[in-house]
Amino acid sequence: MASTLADVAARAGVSTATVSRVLNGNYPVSAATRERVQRALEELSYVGNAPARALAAHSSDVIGVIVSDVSDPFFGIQASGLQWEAADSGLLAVICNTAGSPAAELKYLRLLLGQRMRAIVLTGGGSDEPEHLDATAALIDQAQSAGTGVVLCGRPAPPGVEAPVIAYDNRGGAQALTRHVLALGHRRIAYVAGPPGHGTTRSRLEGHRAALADAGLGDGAAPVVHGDFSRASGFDAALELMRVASGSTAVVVANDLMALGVIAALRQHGVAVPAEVSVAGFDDLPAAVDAVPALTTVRLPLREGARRAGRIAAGAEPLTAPGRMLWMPAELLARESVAPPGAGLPQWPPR
Amino acid sequence: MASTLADVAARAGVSTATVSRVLNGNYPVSAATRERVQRALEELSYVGNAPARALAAHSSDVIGVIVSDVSDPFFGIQASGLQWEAADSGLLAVICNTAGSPAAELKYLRLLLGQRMRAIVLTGGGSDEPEHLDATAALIDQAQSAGTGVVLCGRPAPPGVEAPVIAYDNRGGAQALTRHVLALGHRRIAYVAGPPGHGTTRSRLEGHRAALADAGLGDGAAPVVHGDFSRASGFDAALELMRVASGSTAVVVANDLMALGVIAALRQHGVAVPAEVSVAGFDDLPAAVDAVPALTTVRLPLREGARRAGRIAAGAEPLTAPGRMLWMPAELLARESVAPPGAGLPQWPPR
DNA sequence: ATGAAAGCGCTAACAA
DNA sequence: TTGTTAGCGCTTTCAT
Repeated sequence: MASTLADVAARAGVSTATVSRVLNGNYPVSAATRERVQRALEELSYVGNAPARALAAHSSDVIGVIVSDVSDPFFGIQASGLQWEAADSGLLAVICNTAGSPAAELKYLRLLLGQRMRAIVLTGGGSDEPEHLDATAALIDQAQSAGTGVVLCGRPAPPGVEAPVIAYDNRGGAQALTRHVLALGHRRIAYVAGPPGHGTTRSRLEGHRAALADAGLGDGAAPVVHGDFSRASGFDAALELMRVASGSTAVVVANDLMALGVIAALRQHGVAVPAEVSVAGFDDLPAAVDAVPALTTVRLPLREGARRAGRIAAGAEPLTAPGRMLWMPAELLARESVAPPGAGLPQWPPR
Repeated sequence: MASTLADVAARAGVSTATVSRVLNGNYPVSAATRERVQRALEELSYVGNAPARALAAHSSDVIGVIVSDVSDPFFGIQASGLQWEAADSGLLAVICNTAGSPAAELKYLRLLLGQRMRAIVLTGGGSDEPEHLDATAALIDQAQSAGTGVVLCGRPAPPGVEAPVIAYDNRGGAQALTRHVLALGHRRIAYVAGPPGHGTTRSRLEGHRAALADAGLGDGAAPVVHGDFSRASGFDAALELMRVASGSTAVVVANDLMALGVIAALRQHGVAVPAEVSVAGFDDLPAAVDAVPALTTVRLPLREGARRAGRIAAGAEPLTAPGRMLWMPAELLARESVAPPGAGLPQWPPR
């Protein structure tokens, strides 16, 4: 059986209160007593009982992190950054995968609420649906009034909630990217978007359209198909584009994972990138630079953003910026997968 | 303030014990009472206090997972699998990144011990050093006798500990891989190993050497340099090999991440893969198939292994196999990055 | 500077 | 079937 505070107190010949004091170091204790207690702690190789502590002190030393899927590098990188920062403050991090399901998100929010977490960090661009937003807002409210901090990383605060948010410039990055594609001379640009009703999908699509509009291009020249941010869905999207958007000389994709899928599909169909068709991604995942051709994309400071979120969640850094929002800039990375227009997407199946 | 069991009990006109009973559903309660309690629960939108529950019941509903770094897909995939499986049993998962540091591993083991976790899963091939192994064994022992289950995923149990282990066939996979390279006619094969003193490094290197020995090749023909499993270290390793192992016609690498780094370095130096030099990896990360040429590698069922580990940790599946060990087979994936011998590694810098 | 004691919110005997 | 009650191991007034 593990030893308790009382065991240590008995062994050191002091009260449990004193042991608690030397443990927490938040109260004066004479050097001599501290010494004795320390020894007793050692001798019994005492390990505190976190749940008991949490119950008595109304404060836990773990933060909750909600992501879509840690095995997706976009979230893995953020989860990692968050965890490191939490550890620096002596906190543990529980990671929850929602697979993008709003219901799962609410479920986890409730579970984490029950754990009386120190803080909860919501990453990724959750659903845009009003009901979901409302439900989320209610839960966040409940968390906050129970003393659980909430920080949003990569998504806006639902209407009515007041919380720190780390905002990635999805719109600006997407606009810069499409502007770059346009500058190279493309006029028929297909777009592979994320899932409908998703915040990130919307922002990136908006940026893309803004660039087209700036160039005097209507949406007619810009067919859009949707994927779900996975590589496989990018592959399928490319096939669909060959049916509905043949002739497009560039495919701008809402994230790198899908862009990789698009490139794989094109390669499989003998379409040269970028000679015949240019492809652009978004996120600058580690794999983007190893792709051949190296993927033109937009870098988002995911690790840095997550670290800031972690520090704020841990209470190690206040977020005093106006609107309690930290704006993380996007950076265009022009590599080889985007070049001047070539032959364009073939029609598939041929007719 | 959040409402408590007592609040609910008062509102439903029953005792807290009754409320606890309907909550846990492990004890008969009349339909009528249950009804009233349920309503009270709803009306107060009751959210249980997990720490209090853990304290009273001596059982938590979270499992701890120790990985090297979730942002490394090798671990991200496993963390994801574990989390999903845990969720199926209603458990939360805390993820700890050690960056491969034995000290960090011990630190987290202690922290998790303090949390009185339901179980702890150790992934990756920790350090081989006897002192570390002993310290780990002691902590695992402490955890087990405190009722915290321990499962090892991808690493052997330290000497003296009795715990379920999910074993990936690193040795067999490595042997099959090098055998494949040999079968294609290579005789001068360089090897990029993982960090020294690491279990996985050792197993894979053993398999590699066993294949060489089978082919009657001594270690003389097989220079080995060490990396740390990161892409950057693979890049550096390739540069070093061009100094110390020029003429090698193939480079077998201990994992895909480093193999990608090797390929990038070779490309940068104008060395064609596989025409001049073949390169093989290990793990079959998602990025392996998008590399050009597609990476010849060994697939490890990481997700499946982690799921099993998760189920065992959650108590949803017993591990009754002999030795409490589940053997996960490796599968050779012969793709394009390994071909018959070419010119071999150039000398660099040239002289 | 230290101790005594009253909880924190819940579970689990034990009674009834 | 339901209630009473004694903890679980720790923190934190309030005394001393």
